Amino acid sequence: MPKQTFFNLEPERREAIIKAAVEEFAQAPFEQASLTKIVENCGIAKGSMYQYFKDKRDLYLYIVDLAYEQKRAYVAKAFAKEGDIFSVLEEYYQESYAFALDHPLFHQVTNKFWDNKGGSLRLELEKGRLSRASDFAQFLDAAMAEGKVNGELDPEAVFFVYHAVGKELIDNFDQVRSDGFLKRVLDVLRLGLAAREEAEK
Amino acid sequence: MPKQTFFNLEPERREAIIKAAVEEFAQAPFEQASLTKIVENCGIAKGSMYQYFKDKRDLYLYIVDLAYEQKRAYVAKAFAKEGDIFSVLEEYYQESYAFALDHPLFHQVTNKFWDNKGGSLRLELEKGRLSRASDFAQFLDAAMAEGKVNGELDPEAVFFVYHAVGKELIDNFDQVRSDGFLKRVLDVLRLGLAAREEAEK
DNA sequence: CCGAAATATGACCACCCGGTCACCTCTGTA
DNA sequence: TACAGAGGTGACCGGGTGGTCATATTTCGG
Repeated sequence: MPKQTFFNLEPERREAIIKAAVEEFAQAPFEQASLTKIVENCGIAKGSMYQYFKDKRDLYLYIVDLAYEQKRAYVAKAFAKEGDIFSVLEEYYQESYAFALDHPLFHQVTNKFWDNKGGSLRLELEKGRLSRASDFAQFLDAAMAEGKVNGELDPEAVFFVYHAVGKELIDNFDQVRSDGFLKRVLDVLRLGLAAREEAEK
Repeated sequence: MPKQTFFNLEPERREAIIKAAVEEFAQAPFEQASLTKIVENCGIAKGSMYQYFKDKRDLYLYIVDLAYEQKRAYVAKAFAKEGDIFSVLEEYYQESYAFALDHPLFHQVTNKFWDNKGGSLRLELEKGRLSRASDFAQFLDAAMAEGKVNGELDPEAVFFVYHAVGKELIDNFDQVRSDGFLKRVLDVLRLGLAAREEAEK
């Protein structure tokens, strides 16, 4: 949490700080990002930064929050949409992709944040994972109750697969340019690898 | 590549260096790992290290190679085994799991290596990814030719999903203790999420 | 116009890093 | 024994880090 002083700042100054911090944290993971570079790039004194934030970590978590706030605005549309779980998933990744295109720096901040697994942010990471897990579990449970999803499957394993593929997709939005590819990846999840004995309509 | 001097060392000394380096690189990614700590932990002088290796990166890549060499010994069994692509995959992850249990430090070294995406080892990473991709592509092509795999799917998308899930599985071997879970995750890939109209045998 | 409180500053601190190099020791050969 | 070359060493270098603090400046109520 930034200190009150930060919010008392003229917006111009505040935004310069945010801009410089986003650029740095998009470029390097928390441990390797340099506070010194941030203050140099926004033209404020090092000491001033400590009037606004408790420490580097405080600034970082604030920036990560900002990034996720932006992202939520995009993906919320997907969950609001009518349709089966497959079209919701497709919409979700379409929106994530749009977010990555519109806000590449925020997108990189969120990606770098995930990578921290082993680092000093394990707790914050786990919190985010659980919250996303429960969102998805709700949708999945509903879909299974309606018989829309293969009942043989373990919901926990389904979440695991969804989470793994989603992470990889989002990680690679930079390379994956074709819309069609997203759909084809989701097809693999939907249809499964095993050959079907009976023809699908 | 270590210098010749390194291989001239008494095995005792050589292994002390390897042990200390493995411990450090298992604990922190390349950029954050500390050469200074390594030399302290194996009781040799900093300067000596530079008689054996060109630089930190050279030492690191040597250790990563060692780790993958160990791992190859495990997973080779899977590809040698008879059976359809699904049982090969299961065997592959079973062996990866066994490797993680038997050599937890090597396992962590390989995991940390993958995470480098944005860092200074992109080239080495990409090389490894391509080689694994071609191994898998061979198996997949054969399985599709035999009609064992759903022909509607895009092989590239199948590889993408396999790769994502495999990475996540291996990343989480520390938590995923139950054998059954591995099988259930692979079931999700095999059977797909979509409900089947006709009962499976 | 004054003084107190809030804010801004950058030199400075202790610490850590990868890498170097002049010097020392050891080993084997002539 | 003398000497050469290979190997070993750790003090040292330049550079970077996050964080602090005494001091200067600005703001603003009385």
